[in-house]
Amino acid sequence: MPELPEVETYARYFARHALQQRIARVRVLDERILGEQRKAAFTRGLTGKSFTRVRRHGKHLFADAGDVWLHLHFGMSGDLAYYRDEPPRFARVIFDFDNGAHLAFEDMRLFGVAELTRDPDVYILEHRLGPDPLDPNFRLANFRALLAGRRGAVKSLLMSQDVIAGIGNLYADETLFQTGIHPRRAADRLTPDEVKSVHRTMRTILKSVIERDGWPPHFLTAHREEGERCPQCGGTIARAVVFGRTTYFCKRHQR
DNA sequence: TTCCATGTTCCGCA
DNA sequence: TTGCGGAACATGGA
Repeated sequence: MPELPEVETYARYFARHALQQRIARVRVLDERILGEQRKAAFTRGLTGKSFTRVRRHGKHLFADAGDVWLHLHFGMSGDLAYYRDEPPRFARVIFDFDNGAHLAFEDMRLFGVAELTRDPDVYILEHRLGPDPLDPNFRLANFRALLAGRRGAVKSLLMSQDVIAGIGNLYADETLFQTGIHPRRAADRLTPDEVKSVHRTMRTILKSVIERDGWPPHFLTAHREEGERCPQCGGTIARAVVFGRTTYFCKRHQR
């Protein structure tokens, strides 16, 4: 269930459990999760090393293993599990640590990737990832600059990882719901106040889900169904497709 | 059986 | 150049 807040939660989980332990063995249970990388290179690159710290940018997680970093992308169904006994059903890669515990990268649908990369900053540049919205340096002025001259639907822009890294379908809908903006509105037709509101609200939403580790009941996300009552104004929740994704919004208060 | 899914990429077309 | 729609990827859950 991985958009930015979920990946942040995974990063904290990784850091809490899997740092400073020697990796005795790397097991690749399904090579399709490795993307372009070859299994032997992946395994050799991490065996005998230790993860020393983790970093997150948008939906991407990086773990420092000394001369190389592990890069994880969670696709639609990726997750982490630190365990001692039973591996999770859809484990694709398992790190066996010297202490007898294991870290599994699981991903039922296999849209995720586990691979090695030399340097997260280079990865971010090469893959043209935009700024992380929770980076303290991501200020309103940066956001205004990113939106300038973009004519597409505001939801498309929020979800474009080269504009901002980390917002997916649910958080885009939630942000627009809470700012009262219709998902198809052209980005360059937002008023300055609306841009300011999107910037602030988006960050607040991301942080609040991280802090409480779940969705508050008055958020749209708890009511993603056509015909539902809007938890904010009592209007009707509508369903549409925007940027190729199922989109829910309130017909009454999102304009 | 059918539809849907918190993601990304690639292709064709306007 | 920009932006959008559609398809593909793989798999299970309702």
